[in-house]
Amino acid sequence: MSDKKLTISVVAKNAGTGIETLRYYQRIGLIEEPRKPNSGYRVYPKETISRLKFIQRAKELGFSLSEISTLLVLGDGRCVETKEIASHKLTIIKNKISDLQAIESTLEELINSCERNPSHQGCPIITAISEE
Amino acid sequence: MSDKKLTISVVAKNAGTGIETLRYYQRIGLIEEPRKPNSGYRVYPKETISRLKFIQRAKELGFSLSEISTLLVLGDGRCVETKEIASHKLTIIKNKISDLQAIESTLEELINSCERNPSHQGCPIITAISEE
DNA sequence: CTTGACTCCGTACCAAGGTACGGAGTTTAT
DNA sequence: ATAAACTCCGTACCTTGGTACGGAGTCAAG
Repeated sequence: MSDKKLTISVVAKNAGTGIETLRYYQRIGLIEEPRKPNSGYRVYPKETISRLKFIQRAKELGFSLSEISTLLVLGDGRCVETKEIASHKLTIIKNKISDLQAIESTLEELINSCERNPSHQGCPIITAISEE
Repeated sequence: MSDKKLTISVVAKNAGTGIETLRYYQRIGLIEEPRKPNSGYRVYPKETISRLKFIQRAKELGFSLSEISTLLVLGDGRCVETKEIASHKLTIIKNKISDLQAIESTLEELINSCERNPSHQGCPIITAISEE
């Protein structure tokens, strides 16, 4: 399992992605393709697997593929820039959270008003959205 | 301003949307187009404006256009179904919030570890994402 | 040496919610 | 009556992150 040739499907499986995803990342330049297979299949260096895993985890932190691309270009020697990207993302996330919390409490109110409404005439939710 | 013919641009302006948006909503059946203008421009009933405003506000509550379509079909006489849609949406919103909060605290930790890092060797953020 | 599995490549398509374009017809104002 | 402004209509395009397809070539096993 360890000295198998790292063809695209092996890499994809090891990284937990799909083949098409890998190909897509190549297309957009997020991972580089190994030398042109003049006659044959590409063989990937094993760093590609860690790179793919990095991408997955960065995605889980909310980074877009183009931000991830930047993170990868910066590497681990440009801490200040990296921190700035992370801080910016944090701000966005915080804003999203508070937007969603506003929605959350409005929805809760609406649902409650529905439950408090014994009559079957009119729906408080619809009324509220109509008049708000 | 009140007895002007409600042509598409007047409606759009009053509702605070764009003309193309209105046309798009017509295409997807979210608002109905008035009678075919055999020779001329369409004239909209004034309810279209309130419908559009309803759509805007429902969008602000996180409903998709197809959910909004359902809400409009239900009208205000089917409170139970409406409440269910709202509850379902609330669940989704709550989940999104907690996902984002997890991201938030991870990012905060990462940024802090960056600030606590006096050496300029390696970036804790990159390291963390690489090894996580 | 043939069969089956794998890969390559370009291209098209998906979701959602629009935005843009362009030619032809209409309405309105001067 | 003519120009400016507006509308209609179909269609293409945009974003992001992929997914799907299909024909042709290649690799590995039996």
